[in-house]
Amino acid sequence: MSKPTIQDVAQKAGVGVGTVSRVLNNHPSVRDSTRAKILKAMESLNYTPNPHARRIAGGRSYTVSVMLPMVAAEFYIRLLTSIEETLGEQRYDAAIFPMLGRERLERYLESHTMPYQADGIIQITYNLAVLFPDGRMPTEQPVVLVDGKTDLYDCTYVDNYHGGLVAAEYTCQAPGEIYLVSFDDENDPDAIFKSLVFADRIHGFQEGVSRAGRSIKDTYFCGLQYHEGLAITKQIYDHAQFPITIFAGADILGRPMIDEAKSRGLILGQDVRIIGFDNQPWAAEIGLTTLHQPVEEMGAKAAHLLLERLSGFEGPPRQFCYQPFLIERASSLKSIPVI
Amino acid sequence: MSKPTIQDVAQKAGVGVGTVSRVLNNHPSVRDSTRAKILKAMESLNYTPNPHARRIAGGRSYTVSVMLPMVAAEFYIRLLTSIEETLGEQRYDAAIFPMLGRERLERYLESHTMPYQADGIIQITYNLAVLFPDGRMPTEQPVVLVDGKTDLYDCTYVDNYHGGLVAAEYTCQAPGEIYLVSFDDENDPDAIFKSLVFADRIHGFQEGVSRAGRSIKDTYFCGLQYHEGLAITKQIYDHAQFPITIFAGADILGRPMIDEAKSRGLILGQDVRIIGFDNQPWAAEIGLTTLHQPVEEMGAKAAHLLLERLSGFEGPPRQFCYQPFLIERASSLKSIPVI
DNA sequence: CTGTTAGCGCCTTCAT
DNA sequence: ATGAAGGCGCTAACAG
Repeated sequence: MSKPTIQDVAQKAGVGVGTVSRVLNNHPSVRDSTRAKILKAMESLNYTPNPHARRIAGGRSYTVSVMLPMVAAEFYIRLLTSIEETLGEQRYDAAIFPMLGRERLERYLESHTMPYQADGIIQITYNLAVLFPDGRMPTEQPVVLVDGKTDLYDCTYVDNYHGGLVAAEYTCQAPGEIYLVSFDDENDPDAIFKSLVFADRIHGFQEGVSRAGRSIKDTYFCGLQYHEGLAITKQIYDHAQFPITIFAGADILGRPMIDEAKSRGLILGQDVRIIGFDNQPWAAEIGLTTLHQPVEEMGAKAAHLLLERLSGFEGPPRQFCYQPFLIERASSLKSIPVI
Repeated sequence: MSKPTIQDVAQKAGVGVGTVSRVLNNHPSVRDSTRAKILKAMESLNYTPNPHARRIAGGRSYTVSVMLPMVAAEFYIRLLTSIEETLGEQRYDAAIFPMLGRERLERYLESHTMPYQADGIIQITYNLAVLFPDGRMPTEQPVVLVDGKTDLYDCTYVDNYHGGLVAAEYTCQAPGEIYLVSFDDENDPDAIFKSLVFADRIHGFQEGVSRAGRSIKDTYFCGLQYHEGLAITKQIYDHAQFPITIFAGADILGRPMIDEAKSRGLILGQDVRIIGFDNQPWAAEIGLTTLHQPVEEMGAKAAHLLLERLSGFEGPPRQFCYQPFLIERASSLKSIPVI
């Protein structure tokens, strides 16, 4: 009554274990008819290969570790989903390691822990390699970084600087005060996680505003939570001289700006223009103008890069940069009423 | 240059592999001196056992699957952390499976997927077993449920009904309208995840209010997000006849009630009394009266229960119930100013 | 193309 | 108490 093994399948299909193994690893040299026969046997036995045995025998377990800051932020869910789908195409599974904080990260870092037991590692947003003395992960496994740039490993990322620039150009099409609200971990000495994602957006925006000969009235930083964005929004609305334009470094911070504007009877696109970043699935619903980033493409590409490494590719690190683009919606459009 | 094996250790220590294996599984019958010798060899070789090999040979991988709705909600982070710590005491690791939604859950459910490759399963909040025709997980592994009650498996949970009751009693100590705002998945036919956590809180509260001969003016349901709580809060404050008391089924919903009250100049503990549920780490900061639940204890207990099963315990399912208790803070106290 | 066989790293008897 | 040997489920040659 225990799980069926490759032996059972071989017997049931009337072939040798070697052949079964071949179809498992879809080796080309197997006659279609026998392949079918074996597949049928696996089906009827409800057989699935034991990844531990595969790992120990063949040196690979068909799992890859995905290390990310957290799960539940929509951005990461989307990324994760696209990565898993792509890995699935080659029958790979993802083992998820949410770091969440310094303590957990440190546990995961030690070279004998779970993340290193997989065939490869995908890191999201944070390039953990920089935490090591030599700037490399303490492993021979292929590593790829998503949503971050590095010269040492394959990576896929968004040109956040450019996104900030575009936001600035659009901002400067209208008169009035300009505000910037964003998350920033760049200057937090205690932040073990660091990325340039937000810093780049900010710098791009600053550069763009200054190129247009304008200037930013005020800049605020806060965490990526609705209530934090709301608190800052109130400050801004309390003292601003309308019209104003606010660039929120993330959609989640743009959301309270819309809500609070409505609460106060401010007219969106006229008194207040709001620009987000991310184009979250709900951004359309609330009419938030924002910079779209191709999250799914980025994740899928990263997974592909890793799969290539896992099938033996040995070239130098490859970098893929995606350009975000502006999607104009009611939060910044005159005369189109917000639903 | 590859990783050292048990062979290397045995050789270096001048013993047989069997003995090394014994110290690995701390078997009693090993002389202290040889044990020390072997430990030293392992140390100098920087040896760590290959979990896949252990799994395949010994039938256990020293990992347990933790299946939870999501990560990033503080409740789950705390639970997860306590579980991992406890498992770690016995050298077990946790593999994390955030379900996040129907699609991912369904993938995980199939009996050949990753969650079933571990030695045991801890399920949080949602008793996935009910999704199967026979009401049991399709596996022989021990299962324990945290934050939910079941008769089939070991479980640890909070008496949410009692919590609701206590909240109601406290609520009814003051006059005025009574409101209830909570999350509820009970009546959502599409919700694949279901739990009685919130339903119990609600029922307990309703019962308590009615016992006191009072009645609930209005009940609202929404998702567990700040902005949703805020929207409802505004509705309530717009139409309420103060003083009022609001019971929020979760701290995260109580938070906007405090913020909005301040915004409107309502006096907490006088015009508006707010009671949350959870006692999140930040509840003290914002002065939120709430029902404390012993999250860490619950997680640690669950992990222990599983570890016992993993070491061979075979008794009938055990249930551990924790009683939440009220912590009174500024959001419901007269004359103590909220900071 | 396919059956056979030797390991992969470790645990578990069975002797000693 | 400890060494030797068989086997866990699978992959990877090696013969046919």
